[in-house]
Amino acid sequence: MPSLKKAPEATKRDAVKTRARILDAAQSLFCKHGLDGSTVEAIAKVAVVNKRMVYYYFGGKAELYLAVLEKTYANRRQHDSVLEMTEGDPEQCMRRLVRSSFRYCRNNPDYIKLLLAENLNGAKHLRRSKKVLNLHSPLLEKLGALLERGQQIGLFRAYTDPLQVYLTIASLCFFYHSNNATLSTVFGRDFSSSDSSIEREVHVEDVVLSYLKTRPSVEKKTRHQESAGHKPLEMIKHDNVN
Amino acid sequence: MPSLKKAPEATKRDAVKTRARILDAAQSLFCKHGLDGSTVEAIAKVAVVNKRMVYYYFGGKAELYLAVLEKTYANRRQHDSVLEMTEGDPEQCMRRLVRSSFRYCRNNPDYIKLLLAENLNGAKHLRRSKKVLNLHSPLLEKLGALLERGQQIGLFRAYTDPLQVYLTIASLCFFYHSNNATLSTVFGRDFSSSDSSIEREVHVEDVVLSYLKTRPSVEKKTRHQESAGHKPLEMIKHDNVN
DNA sequence: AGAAAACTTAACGTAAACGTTAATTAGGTT
DNA sequence: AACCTAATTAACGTTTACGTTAAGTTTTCT
Repeated sequence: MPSLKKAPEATKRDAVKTRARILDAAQSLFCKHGLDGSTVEAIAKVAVVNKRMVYYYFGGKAELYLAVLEKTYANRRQHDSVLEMTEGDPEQCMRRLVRSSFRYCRNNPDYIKLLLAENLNGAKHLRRSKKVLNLHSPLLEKLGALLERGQQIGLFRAYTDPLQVYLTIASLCFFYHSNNATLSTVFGRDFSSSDSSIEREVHVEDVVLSYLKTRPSVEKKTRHQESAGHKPLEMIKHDNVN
Repeated sequence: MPSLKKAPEATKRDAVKTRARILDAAQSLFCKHGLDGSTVEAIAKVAVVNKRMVYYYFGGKAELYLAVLEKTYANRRQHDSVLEMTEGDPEQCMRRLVRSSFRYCRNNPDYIKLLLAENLNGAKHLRRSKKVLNLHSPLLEKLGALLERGQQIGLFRAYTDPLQVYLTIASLCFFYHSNNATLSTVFGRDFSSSDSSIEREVHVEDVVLSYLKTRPSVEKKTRHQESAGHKPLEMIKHDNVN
């Protein structure tokens, strides 16, 4: 047995594990308190590690944050890549996709939190990442193929833009979870309850499928042009001052 | 003229104006950099005011933040309350509502930012507000009445829950704007462009109306129960670790 | 005009957090 | 067994930001 390490039995020093502990602690705290809200000292404490280790392994707070971000995105992509969409009833495939997306948001609050934080700062950190750029999104391609399959059997409407459909699914799944706190506060009820979540999930599935299965009429297209095409956005601008 | 103040002509001291300047500066900075990211000193500087004034007028940073929050919510409510939905073609009313909501998000990035920030911290500050609780939302009631009107002329489907419809509209309008930064980064294109925005707006309108105008089949209802009712959420849980 | 109230300012105390310097320990290598 | 390097620690310097103290200046009211 040449390169087999002996059983570590409570090894005092382990670079990989230490690094991982820091990363996990950072994710947990960044998601709870944001980048500014989390201190390097607190992260170190949770990771049971000396503060200096953060700088040793990651260089600094910002780089650590980026590492957390990339890990989170990778997890999401991995989740998407597992989805089977190339065969079977297109409607069922689509429902599976929507459900999967909804539940991913439900089960991964960290993902939600990190995206919220990034959007608050204009994706300042995400933009520094080389790993995250996704010009040819595999998910978008799979979704496009699925839409095509559905169209060909006359189930889905024609002329759908996969990107728009993707955005719609993402909106419906993400928003409910990202804005759960304010929604619950304003409406004075608990949207995070299991019952509310299931009810919402059913509705979301319904909305997406209704859209895809609706054959757009010429009449409707005309209305669209009326409503959005002619009136410039500035005309109904409202500013935010008192 | 008993209680008519004389013309101030460049008054050196003006409590209301000073207070307002602080509030505006705070809103601007809080939205750009968040609560933690903004310093009282910076706010004072933008407001052209001594730092001490923040404490004099608002008591502290947290209270100032709450004041900004309440002002922003009030502005949104005021915007909603103006909408006419009680007469005219229900479809047109609904399209107007969706468009109005979409464009409000587009034109009020501060509103978006503050909501994002609140959701990041679990609505910690918003919950301290007495003004914001909205148990009997006037908008929800107006929306319910509109749905009813549409149903009665056979235009909209029956059994719609106004709350779910509201959430759907909010999702579709809010998400595109709240997540514009990360979406643009990941897909490598500019979703904030006027063209993208208009294209999205048309799609969103289309999605909402498709849902409302689709008559749910019995078959579909059965599928829903299959898909969401029986399988418990825990069964497809994914955790966020590597 | 004078006093009181409202408003404004400068300067300071204190605490917390980032990142660094430099010394120390453990593990594997020769 | 001595050694060398990777991993770890303690302690410190510096900056920054919150909030306060106490004193000054307008405005307003009598």
